[in-house]
Amino acid sequence: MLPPATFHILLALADDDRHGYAIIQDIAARTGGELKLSAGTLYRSIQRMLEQGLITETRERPRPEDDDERRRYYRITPDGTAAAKAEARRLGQLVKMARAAGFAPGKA
Amino acid sequence: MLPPATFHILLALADDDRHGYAIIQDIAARTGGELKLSAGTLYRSIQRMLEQGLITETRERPRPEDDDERRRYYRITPDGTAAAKAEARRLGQLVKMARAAGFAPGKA
DNA sequence: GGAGGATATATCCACAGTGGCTATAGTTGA
DNA sequence: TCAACTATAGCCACTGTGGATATATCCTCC
Repeated sequence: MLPPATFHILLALADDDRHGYAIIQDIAARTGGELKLSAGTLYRSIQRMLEQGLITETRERPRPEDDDERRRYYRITPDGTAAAKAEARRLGQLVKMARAAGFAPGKA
Repeated sequence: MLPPATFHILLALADDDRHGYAIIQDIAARTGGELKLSAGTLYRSIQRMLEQGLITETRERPRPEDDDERRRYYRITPDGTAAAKAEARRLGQLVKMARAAGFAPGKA
């Protein structure tokens, strides 16, 4: 059971390396503004995820004219991908149960 | 965003009234033993859900020969059903995002 | 060139939800 | 008889979270 914030961060890093602030914006965009991850949650989650090896900090930077020295970029690891897949599977089963209970429309 | 335990309890009460201990067993059975809700979490969740009006305690009892005086039976309310539907919708979108990210198989 | 707001990271505090332990007690079965 | 299971409930400690605060840079507009 991944913490919700961790799963969202992994989703945000699935397609591209991103820095912290960009992760917050990506999550807000994906959820149509429903979920605005607080900065406190984000940076503590990142620290935990680094320790657990779910993500790593990359040395690669965008071209200098597109960069901002303050940024720190993160990349998902194989362990991070595995954890995200396991969580996705768990959530899928939960949705299946919700359908069976009549809480969600049939998958038609 | 419903607490995970709350959503599982609503799922357990979707089809039938149940008492606390039976809810724990139902959740364990549904998840194939993956999730064993602790007694502490269950009874505190029930109290919160009663206060929020997501469930009510029923006066109806099974036939005396099938009953156990110690039990307290609970039933989902319309508010509880609405909350469960909203949560199911949120989880469905999360699974959709996971598919788009390649963390879950296409819904085929 | 100065102000204000957005960008960017990080730490702190308080609160909610959870697991596991303990308590209490009735029930079942070896 | 004794143990395990059923059943509810309170307690303590831990984790994850939001929101506030701090610090600093970047960008735009006047």
